[in-house]
Amino acid sequence: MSDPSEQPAKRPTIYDLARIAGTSASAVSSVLNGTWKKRRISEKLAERILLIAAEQGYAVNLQASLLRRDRSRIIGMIVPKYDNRYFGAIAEGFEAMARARGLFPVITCTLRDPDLEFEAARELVSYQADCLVVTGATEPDRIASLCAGAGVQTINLDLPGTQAPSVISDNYGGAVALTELLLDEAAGFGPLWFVGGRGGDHNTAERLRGFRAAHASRGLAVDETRIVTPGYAPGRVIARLTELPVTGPMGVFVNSTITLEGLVPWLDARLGAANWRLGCFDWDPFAALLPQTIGMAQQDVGAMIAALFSLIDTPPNDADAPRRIEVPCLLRRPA
Amino acid sequence: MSDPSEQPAKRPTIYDLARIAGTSASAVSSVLNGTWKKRRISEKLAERILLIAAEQGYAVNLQASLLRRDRSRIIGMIVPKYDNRYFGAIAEGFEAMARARGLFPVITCTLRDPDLEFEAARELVSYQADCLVVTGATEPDRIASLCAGAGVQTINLDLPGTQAPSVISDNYGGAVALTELLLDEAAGFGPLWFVGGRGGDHNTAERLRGFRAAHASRGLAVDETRIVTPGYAPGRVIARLTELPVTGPMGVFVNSTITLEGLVPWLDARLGAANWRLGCFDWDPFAALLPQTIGMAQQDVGAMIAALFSLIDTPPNDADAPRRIEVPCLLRRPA
DNA sequence: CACACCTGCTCAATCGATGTAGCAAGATTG
DNA sequence: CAATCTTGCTACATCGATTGAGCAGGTGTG
Repeated sequence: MSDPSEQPAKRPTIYDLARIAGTSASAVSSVLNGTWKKRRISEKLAERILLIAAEQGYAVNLQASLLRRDRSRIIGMIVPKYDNRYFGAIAEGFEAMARARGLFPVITCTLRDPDLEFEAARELVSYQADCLVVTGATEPDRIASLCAGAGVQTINLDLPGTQAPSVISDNYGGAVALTELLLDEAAGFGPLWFVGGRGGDHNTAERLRGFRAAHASRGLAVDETRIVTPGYAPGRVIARLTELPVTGPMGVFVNSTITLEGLVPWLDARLGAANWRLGCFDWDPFAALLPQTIGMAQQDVGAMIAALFSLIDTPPNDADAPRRIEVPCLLRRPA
Repeated sequence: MSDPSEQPAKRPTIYDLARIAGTSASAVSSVLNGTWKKRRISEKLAERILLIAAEQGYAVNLQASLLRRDRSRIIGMIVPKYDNRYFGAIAEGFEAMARARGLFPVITCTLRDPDLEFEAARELVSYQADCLVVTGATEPDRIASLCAGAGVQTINLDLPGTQAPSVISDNYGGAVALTELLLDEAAGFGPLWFVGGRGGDHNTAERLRGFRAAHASRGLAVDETRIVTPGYAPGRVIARLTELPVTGPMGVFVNSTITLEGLVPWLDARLGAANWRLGCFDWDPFAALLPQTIGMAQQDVGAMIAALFSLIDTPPNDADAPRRIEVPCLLRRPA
């Protein structure tokens, strides 16, 4: 396919193209990056260079190109996990929107490990990312400080921080709506449970506040022994539930699909399929199809990504306190 | 926090650190990249430099560093979607394993768009990736040619290609096992349907071959009118099914969770929850919990990623035909 | 015909990190 | 005491693309 004497397994550079075209590297560079009109290269030469570049399978060396440029147009994102619909949709939406703006998205998955989060952020700074989106991080402010020192804009997504602007769901409002739905439709299943999440976690705190408010507005008491928030991992949740006197029918506000995944078989085994109902914060298409599902609070990923990029386009004035944008959730009910 | 006169919103470079430490950039570079013992830098100076680097919040400029190095240690992956468990697990496993080997994983999502696949591959070549993993691509060979010209190793994952080694599931074996399970457990639901996938797609063809073989080994005929493969998208599948005389109970081999997502509500509405059963190629935790689910063929992502990295570690001899590794699937049944 | 001006290019410095070659000062050897 | 070795560093070319400065040669103006 390619003549080995011309291409010794090495990618061609603008110097190679210049030699073949009998012109200078500057001309080649400006033709390939589209600035050739500004630089008064003739159309004839431009066409010839483009032809040769295509023939040689030239691809720009971004390392060299970005080294020279002032802005990299790289936009980084760290994300805890890929394996649920919420973060999957965030990653996909982010990539699509970044590309649409001519940016280079680079996403890294940090497995909810605070040290990996920090290392990944440092790596993205080393890539010269212009901007870093910190999604669902346990210590967003630690990363924000790192980035501030390197002059990299940061935005928190999903979980807020204090040092950088944040785009999060209206966890309170979503929880109120979901709780009200459960109070309506699972009325016969006894006082509601609230299961999953970390107590110290902003989102869990807000959802719990909504859970309580929905009860309060109906003059109902919340049974504090039914609030079980030892983390999101199903194993820990079930361990705690197993210690409690769980019998009879249950109506459950589940705080994430991750928790739900382990909870469903446990509840089915413990109570039988007919004796429990659930509402879940976060949406999953198959979880929505379970016969016990009454509703799901779907975070509006499209709107969150849109808000995120509006912050990127017009960074908030430094004089302002870090801004926080709350995006309403969508309440989804089975068809 | 930082003195603006010392750090004018610009990241410090090794030259800045050298000036502060009263030493040379070479010394700083070798201390920071760990080659300082080889270069006989004193421990005292090394410590001083490390301290200053930490104080200044120094982060190496990977663009500059990689430009100078021969190998980038960047390993790219393109993936069609993030929003299902299979590709989510692939992306996560790939990242974790790459990091464990000191490589820099860069993953890009191409939304099943052939042109975006190609553009993304070109972009990863421009990042000077040493190796590119092409996952579930519609035109893997087009990308393989691109990479061959640039001297970048490629490996196909999930869907095979002819120009580069491939790691795929044993779709045939998985389909045989899943079909046998369905024949056992959905015997009363009439001749099986095979629903979803593209006819020309390697994986669909192999799964269909397994579906037929399982029937043949029991002396059963396959009803060809019940093979519905207009693509994976639920909309197209349902449109086709709606044209067919679907009544009575159904036992369905569903060719992906993507198809299944739309199929479940349609079948429930059309037949009632009690009158159908499914087996699905690919696993999803919530789909596994549906009362109609008899079994799921889970692709063994861990083993696939392991095979992938074994190919990366010892690239197959060019003299050989491109190698193909088939990884057995796991048959999962409801608890 | 002298001058400015335009067209179409090339030259060379630059981005930041790397690594080879080499230098100065001190320690060791014959 | 000269020769050699060792220690601990520095100088500088380099990777490939970008871009401001500048240079021929042609065209137009007074």
